[in-house]
Parts: sequence; structure tokens; C-alpha cells
Amino acid sequence: MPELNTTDALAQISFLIQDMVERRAAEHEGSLIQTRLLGILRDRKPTINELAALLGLDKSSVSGLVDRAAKRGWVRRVPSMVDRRSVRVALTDAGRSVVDSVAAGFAQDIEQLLAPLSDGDRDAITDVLTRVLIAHAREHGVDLFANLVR
Amino acid sequence: MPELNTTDALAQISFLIQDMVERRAAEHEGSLIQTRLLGILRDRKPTINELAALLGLDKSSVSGLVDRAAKRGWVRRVPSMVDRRSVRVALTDAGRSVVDSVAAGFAQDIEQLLAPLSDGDRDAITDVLTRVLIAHAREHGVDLFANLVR
DNA sequence: TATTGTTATACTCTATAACTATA
DNA sequence: TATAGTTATAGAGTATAACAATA
Repeated sequence: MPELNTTDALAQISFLIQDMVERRAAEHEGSLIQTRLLGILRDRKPTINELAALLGLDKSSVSGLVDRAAKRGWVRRVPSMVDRRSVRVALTDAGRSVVDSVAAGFAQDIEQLLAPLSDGDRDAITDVLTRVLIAHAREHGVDLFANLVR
Repeated sequence: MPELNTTDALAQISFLIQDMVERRAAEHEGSLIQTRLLGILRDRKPTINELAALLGLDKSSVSGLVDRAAKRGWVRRVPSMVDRRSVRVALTDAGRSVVDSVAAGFAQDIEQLLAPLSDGDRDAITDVLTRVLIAHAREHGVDLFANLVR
């Protein structure tokens, strides 16, 4: 069997996974970044600034992103109670339905991708990847469990 | 230690890796897709149509992509000898220098990311991911070893 | 007629800079 | 003055449809 080096294997698997998310998002006329936005909103109502930090984007980019998500009926801006300059972004029922559907489809894609693996192999890569992610999050001062799609 | 499930771990690692490629590309005012383009051209001179298939884009998107890469001096269009409708896209010396530099930086990022792992863990995930990628490529009729960044 | 590539058009996504309302 | 968010502007990236040149 031919073998990839570790770098190539990780690069290729990441392109594959991004592509899966994009395809699932496209089923709802959405994009990868829209899916990430909805994913964050599943369990939070962040401000625009907080979203910018979580997504690694400028606040003006997030403002437009939220505009387009709102136009599709997936999110709404809720005025902040404590600071009249600020808004909180919340998922609508339609938005929750979309993100749930994308997440379910994506889980199915991963299920199929990993079908050739034994339970032991699966546990092994989950364990190793988790350790890598935790170490990376610690080094960069990020809370791994409050980020990305989930 | 907290644990992610397999789907979350794979999703997060893929976002992390894409981000690494993007940051390295940005060191040369490039993007992820420009880097993928240059990566493909490292060992081939494809037509626009072939590039469209390899990148999963419409040929008109590739036409613009190549325009912008050419404007930066990274690629050039070479008239085909056999079909006067067709062009082949080739890397320039400047383009090769950019893609080599991005690849080297990315390899360094992965090195650092995997620093916490033992040699055994490293071999294990490389082996498992390679098997997954080969199975996926076979099922989708793709030649794994003629694709993506490399 | 069919194929290769480009162009016109429209939209999403992104950053920078300037602006407003509020703090 | 400083901060939260929006808007104006510019550019990359993408797809669809129409087109010219060639097969």
C-alpha cells in the first residue's frame, strides 16, 4: 500500500472535510462560513465583536455576514439590555433547523468516511487528535470547547 | 481530560489546518485557493478544464483564478501545441518559489502541531488517515496521488 | 455540432477607513 | 475620548449564461 507522509495526510483530510461541510451547507443554499456562524449560535447569543473574535474576522465582515443570514431568516439581531450600542445575535427556529440538518448530514459523511476503520482505530485517532487540539488550544490561550462548528 | 467525539475532532482539526495554510499563503499576499492552484502546478501543466476538475470549480472560475495568479507573476498560459483552442497553465520561477515557501512553512506548522505526540502516535494517525483517504479515493474514482496541495 | 476558454453579470465574502450612536 | 456597530468602497472568489474560436 502506498503511504502519504503525515503532512500530506492531514492536508488532504482537511480539504476533504471542508468540502463535506460545504456540500451539506449548499443543500440549504448556505456556505461554510454561514454554517460556522450558525454553529456558534447554537448555544450562545454573542455580540458582533464576540463573533468577530470567534470567527477570526473583522467586525465589518461579521456585520455583513449577519445581514445575509438575517435576510435568509436564519438569525436576528436582539438589542442589548445593558449597552445600547451593542446587539446580540440569536438563531431563529429556521436557523436552528438548518444548522441541525447540516450537522446531521456532516456526521453522516464522517460516519461513512470512517466506515473502513475498526473501533480501535477510531478510538485511537479520536484520542490522538483530541490531545493535539487540547495542546494547541492551551498554547494559544483558546477555549477549545467554546469554538467552531460543534 | 475532556474528550471530543470523532466528528468534532475531525472538524476542528480541519479548520485549524485550513487556517494554517491561509496564514502561510497570506505571507505572500496569497490565498488558500491560489496555494492549491500553485500546488497542483508543481508537477503538472494542466489545461483550464483539467484544473477545473482538480479544484472542483467551474472553468470560468478557474479562468479568473489563473488571470489573478498570472497578474502576480506566479503562472503563465502556454498555448497548446495540439489543440489551438486550449492552453496549458505553467508555474513561473516566482510561482515555484512562493509555493515552495508556503509548503515549507506549512510543514513547520504541522511539525509544531504534532510535537506533543510520540513517534508511535504519529505513525498511527498517519497510517489510519492514509487508509481512510485511500478508501475514499477508491470509492470516488479519484487518484489520491494526483491531487490537492502535495 | 461539440468543445475550449473567455467575458459579462451577479452575488458572497473579506478588509480598511470613515461614520453614528452610545459609553 | 473610547467603544460597538454600520456603511462605503474595493477586491477576491464563485457560478450561470452567452460568446468566439477551433475541432
